[in-house]
Amino acid sequence: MGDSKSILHSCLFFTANSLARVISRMAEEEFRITGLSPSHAFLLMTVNDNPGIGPKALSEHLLLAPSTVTRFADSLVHKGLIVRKSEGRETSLTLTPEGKKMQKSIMKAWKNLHKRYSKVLGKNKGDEFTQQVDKMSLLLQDSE
Amino acid sequence: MGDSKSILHSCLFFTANSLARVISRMAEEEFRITGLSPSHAFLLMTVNDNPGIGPKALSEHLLLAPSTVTRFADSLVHKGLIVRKSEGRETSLTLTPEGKKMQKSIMKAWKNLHKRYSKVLGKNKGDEFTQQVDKMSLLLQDSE
DNA sequence: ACAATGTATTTGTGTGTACAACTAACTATT
DNA sequence: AATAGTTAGTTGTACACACAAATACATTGT
Repeated sequence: MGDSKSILHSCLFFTANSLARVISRMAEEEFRITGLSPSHAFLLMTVNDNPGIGPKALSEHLLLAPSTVTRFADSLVHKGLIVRKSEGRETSLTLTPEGKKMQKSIMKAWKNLHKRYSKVLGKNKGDEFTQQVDKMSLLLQDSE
Repeated sequence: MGDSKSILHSCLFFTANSLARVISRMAEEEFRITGLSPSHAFLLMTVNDNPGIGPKALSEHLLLAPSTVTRFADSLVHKGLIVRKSEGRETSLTLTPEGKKMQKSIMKAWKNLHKRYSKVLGKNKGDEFTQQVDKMSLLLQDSE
């Protein structure tokens, strides 16, 4: 048996994806109380903070592909949480009252998630690490 | 307009997934020369280092769900790169000569990927960061 | 020897996300 | 004003996973 196990762990593609999977599992669990996936909840939150925002701006905030935003928005419209209205070539998204009501549980889920991984990593360590990850991620993105 | 933009960046779910997406895009590009996705290539590499390994062990090495390993193996068998043989309830995977021939280009793609993100993050910084990510990922996993 | 329980693997199905191609609308240039 | 180029948004399609259920084999206690 070789030592490929340890070699994998020195590859950022591998470790970053492992991390994303494990934190995604946690997040999905914590966000279950909202009835949404974490990513959908983040979109909803962003629309709440920026009423009338369009897909392009959303895709920049969320660092997602525009088509992904369209799909997420579809599903939130379908659930009656946001409204889409088009003027010219632009689309704007706003929350329905239903959507607004969900903000509280989204915030709660978010706090629970933060608490949960802080308990494992330590609050400061976890926050510093998150900042690091953010920095590296942006560096890599700008290099594309 | 609120400041949800900055708030998102303090959430590990968000930053870790952004990181994973950006490094995955890079990895897919670099691994294009192999004709495989990075994950499939890693599976192939792991089978190369551990001939006769089964899905369960593979899923532990690769930190993937067993069903995912089955699917990946399906596709590699279909491409003629590995062979599956079952004895009792256990399955063992080994490389075909074709599969062995690919190791070189996999290694090359891997090195190119490493070079590429090292150029952006700095070699030492990048390696240290990768190690950090690995550590945190394992901590979170063990906490489940 | 057999029932109960456990383990390895696969299959059915669903979700998140992306790319490339498309449509529709705006802008600038002649 | 017509044409070309650019931008916003959506749709078709595909891939990487995962969970839960099903299958098939193995082990243990009686």
